Amino acid sequence: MKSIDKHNKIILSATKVFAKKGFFNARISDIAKEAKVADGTIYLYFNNKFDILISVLEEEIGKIIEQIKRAIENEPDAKTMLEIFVTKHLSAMKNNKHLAEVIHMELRQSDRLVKEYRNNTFRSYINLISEIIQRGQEQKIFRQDIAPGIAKRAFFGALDEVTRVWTDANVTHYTLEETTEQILALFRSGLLASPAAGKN
Amino acid sequence: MKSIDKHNKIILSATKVFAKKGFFNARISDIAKEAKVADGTIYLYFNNKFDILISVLEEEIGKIIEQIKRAIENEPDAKTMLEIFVTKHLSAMKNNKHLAEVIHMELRQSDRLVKEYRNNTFRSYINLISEIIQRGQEQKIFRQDIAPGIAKRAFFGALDEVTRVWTDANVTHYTLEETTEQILALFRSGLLASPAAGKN
Amino acid sequence: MKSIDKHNKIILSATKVFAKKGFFNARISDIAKEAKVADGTIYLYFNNKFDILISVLEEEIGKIIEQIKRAIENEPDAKTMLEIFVTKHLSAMKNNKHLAEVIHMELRQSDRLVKEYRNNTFRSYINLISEIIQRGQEQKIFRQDIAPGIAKRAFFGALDEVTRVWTDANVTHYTLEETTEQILALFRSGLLASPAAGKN
Amino acid sequence: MKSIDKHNKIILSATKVFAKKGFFNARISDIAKEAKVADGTIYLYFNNKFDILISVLEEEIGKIIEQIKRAIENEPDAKTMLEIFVTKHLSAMKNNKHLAEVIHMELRQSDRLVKEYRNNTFRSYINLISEIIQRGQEQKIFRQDIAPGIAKRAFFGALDEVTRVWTDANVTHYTLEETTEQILALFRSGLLASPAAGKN
DNA sequence: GATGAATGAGCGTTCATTCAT
DNA sequence: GATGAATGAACGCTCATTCAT
Repeated sequence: MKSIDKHNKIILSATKVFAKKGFFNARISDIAKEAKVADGTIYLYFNNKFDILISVLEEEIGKIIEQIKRAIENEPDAKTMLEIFVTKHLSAMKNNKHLAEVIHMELRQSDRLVKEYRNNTFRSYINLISEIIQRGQEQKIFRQDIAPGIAKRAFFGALDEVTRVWTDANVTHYTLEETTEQILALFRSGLLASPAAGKN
Repeated sequence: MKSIDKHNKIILSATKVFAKKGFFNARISDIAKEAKVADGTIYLYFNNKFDILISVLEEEIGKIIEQIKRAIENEPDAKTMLEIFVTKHLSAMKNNKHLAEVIHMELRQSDRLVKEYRNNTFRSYINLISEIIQRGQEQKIFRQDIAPGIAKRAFFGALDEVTRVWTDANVTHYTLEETTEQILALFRSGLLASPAAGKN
Repeated sequence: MKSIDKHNKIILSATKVFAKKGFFNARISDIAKEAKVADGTIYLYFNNKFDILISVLEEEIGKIIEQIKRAIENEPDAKTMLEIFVTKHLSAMKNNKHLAEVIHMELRQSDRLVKEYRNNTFRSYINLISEIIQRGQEQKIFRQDIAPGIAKRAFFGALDEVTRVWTDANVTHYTLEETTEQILALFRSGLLASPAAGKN
Repeated sequence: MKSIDKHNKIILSATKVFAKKGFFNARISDIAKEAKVADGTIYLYFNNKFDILISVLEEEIGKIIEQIKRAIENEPDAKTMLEIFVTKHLSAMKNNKHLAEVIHMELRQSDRLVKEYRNNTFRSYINLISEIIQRGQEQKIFRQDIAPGIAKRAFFGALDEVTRVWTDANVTHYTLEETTEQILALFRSGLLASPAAGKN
């Protein structure tokens, strides 16, 4: 019986290798070696190289999405929801740097299948943000003149770019807590010093 | 004498092809065909495939960076500088969708040389943002508690992600002007409805 | 104890699969699935893939050869012997289309081992024909100027090619009886209308 | 400009290699080495390995078919036509043993594309035979009770099998002339000694 | 004896790069 | 300078065979 353990071991190895080399530079034999299995064994668990990438995105991101969704769903306050979202997203990326790197790289690929994936599963993740914003607007906590459809992208883009430095070998000057706090401060209240803030 | 025209034609063709297929899926012969030159001719102007990519990033982004730098440098007010930056960046991306796509994709690559490039030339572009923020903080227009080093990334990430929909074939519901306005509103004043905004 | 049943089941399954796909396109797992055994089980009964092919040829053709030999050996008249040979061969092929297909394909392979097989076991089958012809010549029934060594090949080639249409999915216009009759007519008396026939 | 010479060199090399090893055992690098070109060069002239095989069959057999067709078309007498056919076919095979071997092997493959080829181009070759027979029947030279649709197969099968020994390394005891004469004798007048011949 | 997961050698094909014309 | 035919290293994937259970 094909072991789920081996499946996971390959997924994790692939994540690591994709993160280090990128999808196209990663060789199947790299992943196999990392997972300590034979090249052919990979194909007992995945259809092809691309299938491995999609599986990484599906399964690993899927876990995070589920986790965040659950953490948010019973929260009544939009402001707190946003806080939870940022905290969870950033800590998930911090704790899983390989996955973060893969998301950075591969989600931008122009490949048809990647786009398809992005347009299906991933969309729901980004839409979590716009749902939170809409909720906040209904609660009169968030400004009515912000378009959730644009803000959700700006928000995700900001989060994603902010985590990129974590994946570089470079030392980063900011801690997870600082970054979380900064992102929240920025998106809650903007750059402008009050009292001009509300007037825009 | 090698024609500068041919050099540019290849750069533009490469931008188009990279945008459509991504760097790894793009073939030299695709670029050659698009540029209406022979495959071998490419190598009279560039050292190798990767050199083309770097040249695209260098030269095309370089133009935009220079343009924005010039537009900003004599502007005294940080708030206006930020407005110019957003306006210029978004319109440049809108007017050059192929380049925008290439930036999306290739700047995320884990390739050593891409990282190197990103860490050199591109850094100065993103640093424009932090310089503007610092200027604003000195002018007491921007809040003191925002870390420019984080905000610059959040800002660039937001801009970059917001333009991604423009490169997809999909219709987008937001115009260039709307998007510009939304981004500025968001980063100036945040999501919170006043008067809470300034207090955070 | 290895079951003779399982051995035969594998042989029959292999015959079927080889007939459908050819030796090289047939996978061990195809044969295993057809025989409803595990892949590894095959190797309890055969040394390797090639051994299966040889066994198919040996055992299945062997049965037919034996059967024809026995049917012929007590027959005194060469003309009748030839009739028996044709009848038996064609009906055997008609009744075992998979085997016929395998003979068609695999007996022509240039593989050293196939050639070896062909040169050993199979030779005796074709030699049955030349023996019949020689007998007929001794009995003054057959013409003296026909070289049995050439005629045996022509004869076998004709029989073999005639059955090829049976293995195709196509409907064939000729029944087994018609075909038998035609082959006999052709090889007994040739194409020429008498009385020119005998003069050649 | 891709040279027709190189195309032909590859075709001839492939014919030689296919003849020696069979299609499946032949490696592209074998063919390339035989043709003294790089592996990749093969793919400038052919789409894939299978395309090479089909091209060998198409082009090389095509030449022979054309040659025989032309030699026959102005011949009024069916008996002479048959003689020309046999002579030309056998000498063509004798002069091109590699091709003969490939025809032997590959034309029997169960591969869908091979079948397709066989059912298209090759059919017309075999049908030459039945057309000759029909002509002969109209001329009252050939017996009316022979079914051309069966006889054509028997005839081709006989010719093809007779040439197989030429491709083996073995010495053969019969010359081209003898074989031609024997085949003609056999198919003209059959095995039976006259006067029984015409009576069947 | 039977299983089927695991192995890894082997090969068809691609494509960046070269170089003779 | 320009061409594009030729090159050959590289790699994804297959599948006959093995072996631990």
